[in-house]
Amino acid sequence: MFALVDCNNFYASCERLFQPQLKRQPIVVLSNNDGCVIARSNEAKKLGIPMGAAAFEYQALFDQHDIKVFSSNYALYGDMSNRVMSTLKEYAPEIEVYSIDEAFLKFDKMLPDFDFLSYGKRMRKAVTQETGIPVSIGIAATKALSKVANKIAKKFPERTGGVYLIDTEDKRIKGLKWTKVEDVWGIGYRHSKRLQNLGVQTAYDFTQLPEEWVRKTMSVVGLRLQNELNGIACLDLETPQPKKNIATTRSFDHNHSDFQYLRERVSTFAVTCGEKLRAQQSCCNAIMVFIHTNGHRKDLPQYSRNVVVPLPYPSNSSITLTQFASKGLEMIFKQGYAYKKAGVIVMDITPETVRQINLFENSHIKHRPLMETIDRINNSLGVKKVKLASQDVGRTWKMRQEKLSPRYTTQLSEIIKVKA
DNA sequence: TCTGGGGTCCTAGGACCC
DNA sequence: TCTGGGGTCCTAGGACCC
Repeated sequence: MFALVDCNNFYASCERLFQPQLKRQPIVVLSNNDGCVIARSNEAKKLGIPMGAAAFEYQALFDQHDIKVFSSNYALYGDMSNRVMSTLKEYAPEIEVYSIDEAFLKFDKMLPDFDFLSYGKRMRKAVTQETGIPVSIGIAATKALSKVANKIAKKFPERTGGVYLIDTEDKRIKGLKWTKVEDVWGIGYRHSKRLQNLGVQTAYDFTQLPEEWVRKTMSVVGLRLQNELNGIACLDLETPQPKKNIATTRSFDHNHSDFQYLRERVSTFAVTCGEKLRAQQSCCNAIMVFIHTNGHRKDLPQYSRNVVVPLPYPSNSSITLTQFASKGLEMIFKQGYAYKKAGVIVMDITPETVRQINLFENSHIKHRPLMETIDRINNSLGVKKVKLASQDVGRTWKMRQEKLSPRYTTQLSEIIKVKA
């Protein structure tokens, strides 16, 4: 059996933890740059605020209903996520952390009369007690069905107590008939439109489609999903693998046309990619740089380009990455455009240990100890104290974050104060 | 004025090999 | 009239997830 544990309105719940007076208040959390809504409490959902809503378009509604608005506080969410996950680990032999707010648990070789429902309720209570984060739990024979069960648990908290178990054929069919096809895990916008046009409305309808058709139009991925919904497990827990691509990309707080500004940003993104590569003991063999203008501004000339720069040797040195990223930027930068976003993606990632030595050019041998030292300093101080000259040394955090809450759980100076 | 960021997998077709 | 057979690797595009 698999269980899917999903935190309810995770970011909003994290913000609420330290401001309990907001318990029944509508809350939204904004993306980077305070751009759009990426999390909503149930109250905010009821007020009709859609996922991804542009903050400035909904400002009036925020004011009108006294909706509490937060900038995203990833230090807080990341730490709370770790706490939830470590509580779950005490309750399941095997766990896959699927995202910041979700985990699959696997229960193998359980006795036939094992009471999954009570066990799920115990887990839920433990998470609430130890972290204060409300979760929903779905339990079933496959991952896809545990997703279905999870949605039912979330939708009917009173009736289910936040935990729903699919353990009979009858419940499976009922659950599938209740699930709209566009809400099925693995069926996205494109496929759901296509399926709806064929009269497929529910997950159940989807399971009734001929296998060959599903295989042909939705590939083996669709077929696997169909099997999963039919109760045949095709997906197992996944163990964390080193990343195959690592990206650092940002929108700017406003438009920028000058090369120097972009160069500084791209350097900084390359440095961050280097840190991430070193953290997973990898090197990359190619680096992609992209820039583009603001696609929403139809009144401005548009420009968008990317380039992949192959490296002569695998590297994770911030210095090397910055050099090649700057080269890439020079290749694609065009004067006269108002740029809104840039990014660096390192690709073709290989383990640090098995480096292919190039006959003519080799990595700078001294970079390695230098990077180790920089990482050590920066990690111990918790801030980026050591930078390259191509980065803006004065700049710390220029992203717009006007409603940022304190880092309650990860920064001593920001810890919550309790009055006696 | 303002519209996020970071990933994965699969397939078809082209280029290339012997 | 007739023009082999069997492979691999790479890439772009499409689809999906949170």
